[in-house]
Amino acid sequence: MLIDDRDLNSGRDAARPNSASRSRAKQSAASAAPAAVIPPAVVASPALPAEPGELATMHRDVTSWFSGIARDLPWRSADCSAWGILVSEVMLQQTPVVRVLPVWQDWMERWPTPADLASEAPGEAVRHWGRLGYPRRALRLHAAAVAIRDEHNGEVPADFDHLLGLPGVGSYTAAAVAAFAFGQRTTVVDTNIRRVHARLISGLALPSQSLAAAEMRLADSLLPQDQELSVRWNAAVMELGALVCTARAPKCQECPVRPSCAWLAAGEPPPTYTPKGQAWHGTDRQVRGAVMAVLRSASSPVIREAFGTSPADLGFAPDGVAIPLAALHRLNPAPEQLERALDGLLADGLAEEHDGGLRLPA
DNA sequence: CATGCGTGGAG
DNA sequence: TCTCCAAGCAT
Repeated sequence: MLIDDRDLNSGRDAARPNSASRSRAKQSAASAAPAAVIPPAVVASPALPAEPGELATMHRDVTSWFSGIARDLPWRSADCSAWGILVSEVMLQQTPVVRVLPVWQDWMERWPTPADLASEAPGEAVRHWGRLGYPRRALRLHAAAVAIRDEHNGEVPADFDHLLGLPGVGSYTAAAVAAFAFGQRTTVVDTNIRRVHARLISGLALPSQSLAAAEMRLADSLLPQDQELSVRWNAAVMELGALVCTARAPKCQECPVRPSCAWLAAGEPPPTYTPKGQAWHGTDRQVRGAVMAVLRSASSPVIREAFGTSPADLGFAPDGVAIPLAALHRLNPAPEQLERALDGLLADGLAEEHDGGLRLPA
């Protein structure tokens, strides 16, 4: 069920019958008994804590928990530049922290400022993106570096709208950079925060399939008024979703706001829809990925024939290209699919023609 | 607004 | 093995 205006403004009491006892539950113990089970249909309406004090309590509980458990990530370091934070946010789009860490370190040593990256060929950004996935992000990060150099005097803009204007920066990333790099009070909404709100406030197992406007308004209404606290709240709720309120098998025993969770109170109702998994085997994406692995490791243009024919001697250094070429040949895509993949990569600017072959954009 | 876009670890 | 999914964005 989607959140709409009507739901936002009504049904508070019905949705949160334990509202009056929540503050007490906080003070007594983390092991307070869960509230009585409420029919999912009733709880499915989002309800803000009725009293301002309850909201403040929630802020305190989550941020205090965050202080004790927050991961020591390099882009959270006090001396991390806005550029470093922007790079981390783009790398973290749809990619787990553990895989981002080494690549982010490499990028920061290689290109400590936007101007450093901007002076490189875009293909170098793609090459050093490694296997993070969605290599278009590397291309856009390079384009963002150029825009920062040329249009923002080399400094990452602090303004939300200016950030939003950068390639590869959408509403989430713009809000996150404004908050985490510049300490601004912005409404950050990512998949973790959406899931926490869905459970804690709306009593749903999962957020809706598309981000609705009412969801942003809900996040707005939950955001602490105090600027510094709002930054901490954004980071804390995100961390809560990443470490405790996870998509699968949430660790509710470790949750700092367990006593006031609408989803737990409702008896953990299952999702009302089943997310359709992304197809992978046999898709163009799989072929594109295999082609990109070849281009990243190749130091000179690769002729089109090399992608589709047997892995005979094609004149490449065996150590560099043998493995990715082998992977592509193992896939053995139909000629038309291979062409479609190559043309798509060309259209996306991830590859370019040169000397009768394909290479990363120079 | 639904779809396409990579990758590899966990359950 | 196989399915799910991880700090989204652009079209």
